[in-house]
Amino acid sequence: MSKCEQCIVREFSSLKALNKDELIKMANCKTSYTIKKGENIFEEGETVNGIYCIKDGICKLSKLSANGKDQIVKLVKSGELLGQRSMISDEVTNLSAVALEDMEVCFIPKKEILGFFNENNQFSMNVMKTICGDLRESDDHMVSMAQKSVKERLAETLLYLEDTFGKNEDGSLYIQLSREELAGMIGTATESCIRLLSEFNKTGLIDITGKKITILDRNKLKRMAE
Amino acid sequence: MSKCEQCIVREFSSLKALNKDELIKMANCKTSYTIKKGENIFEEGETVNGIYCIKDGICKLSKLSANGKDQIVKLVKSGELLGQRSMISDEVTNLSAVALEDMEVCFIPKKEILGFFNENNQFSMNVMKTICGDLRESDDHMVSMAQKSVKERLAETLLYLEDTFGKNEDGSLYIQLSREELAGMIGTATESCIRLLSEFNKTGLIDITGKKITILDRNKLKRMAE
DNA sequence: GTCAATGTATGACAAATATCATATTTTAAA
DNA sequence: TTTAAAATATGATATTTGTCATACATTGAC
Repeated sequence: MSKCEQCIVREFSSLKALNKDELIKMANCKTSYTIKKGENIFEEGETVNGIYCIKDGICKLSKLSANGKDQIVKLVKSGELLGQRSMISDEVTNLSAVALEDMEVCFIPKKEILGFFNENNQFSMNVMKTICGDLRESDDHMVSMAQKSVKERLAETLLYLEDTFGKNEDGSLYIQLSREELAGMIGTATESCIRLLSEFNKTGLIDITGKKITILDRNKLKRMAE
Repeated sequence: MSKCEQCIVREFSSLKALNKDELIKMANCKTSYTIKKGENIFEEGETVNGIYCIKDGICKLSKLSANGKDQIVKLVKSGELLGQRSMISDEVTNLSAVALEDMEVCFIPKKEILGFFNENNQFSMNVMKTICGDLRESDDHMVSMAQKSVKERLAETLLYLEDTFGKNEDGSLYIQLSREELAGMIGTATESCIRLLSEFNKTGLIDITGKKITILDRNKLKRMAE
């Protein structure tokens, strides 16, 4: 069993407030998993009795809408925690979490986390701040959905993907989403998404080579996203 | 100075976890305000150094989008708290709060609230749960914006208004929003909103008499909202 | 390697929604 | 009360976006 002390999740998440003793406690009760690309971590409607620490990989949080389309609400990457909201609310999850690449995650049972809440105020505050940050993002995201055109949202999303997940050595976006997934992020039909990507490609904003997307004109994209 | 002990906000919000001593402390440091319809409680970009308790009235939380339209993110009513997110995040607010009716609010300084966080775990947990609930609502709202048509969202919103703010004796919606505000809630142009209201009126889903809107066929509206 | 399945791409068209113009009604100020 | 301003309503039209059809490309199982 590996220690939690040097874990990337500890370094970047609310867990950085935990002391040595607490980390040892956590290491003793955690369960480690490997999750293959495409597999679920949890599904909409499930009860999540703890928190997942993402050691490696990226996953999507999505919600199936009434018309059968999967809306991607958020992408989560290594160093972050998953499932906090449902665990704290004592509700079933409102979102499904699906791996976009092979992942390494650890599960910490609810009981343990609630113990930390009681003993360690800094940890509580960190979790609170994270959730407040999520809430702000979600509200801003909602306004984008309501007020921006599909083209603006696509421009915004491409920039977000580069800023958040970085580039390969050849300059292309590190994260590779299918067109359907990208459409699911911006909330549009797959065909509309493909059409706009083609347009961006033709007007020199981006380059599309096979599955790889490269942002060529950041400034113009930024202006387009407003 | 009135005591906080019998206040409606204490009854319905996270504050119910506070004990007598804490309530007395709070009563001693609070500031009470009257806010007239149309006035701001705070504006997007301001620093909020505390929490507002809404004793009476309803306000809208909105965000000005790049195209100049005001998107209403949430309505908040008496018994609820306001400004928690920004206070906890230590960030300026991302939303403006404007009174939809005359309001009575109390302001509790941040220092006091942080003290309660340290001393009273149940209070911390309550605040956390509230924010988690807000996050869930916001995510769900975002998916509606992204996936539903304007008609579906209008149906959904009318039902929400009746469920949340109730009816007058004549059966009409208690809360009266202008067409522009209603359009701002569902994220559409004012004219589109007006047109759909007319359509709902003609097809017998609702009745419009002057400013008053009455829901006539809940079930059909529910089916329409999916 | 072959082939089916899936993903990507594009055209044609339909539907939804925004925009602009203008009329009518309501509200509030003088 | 009168009058200007604002809100509501509706038509005409343009634009955006979705849907359906189809073609082509890529992938993975056998």
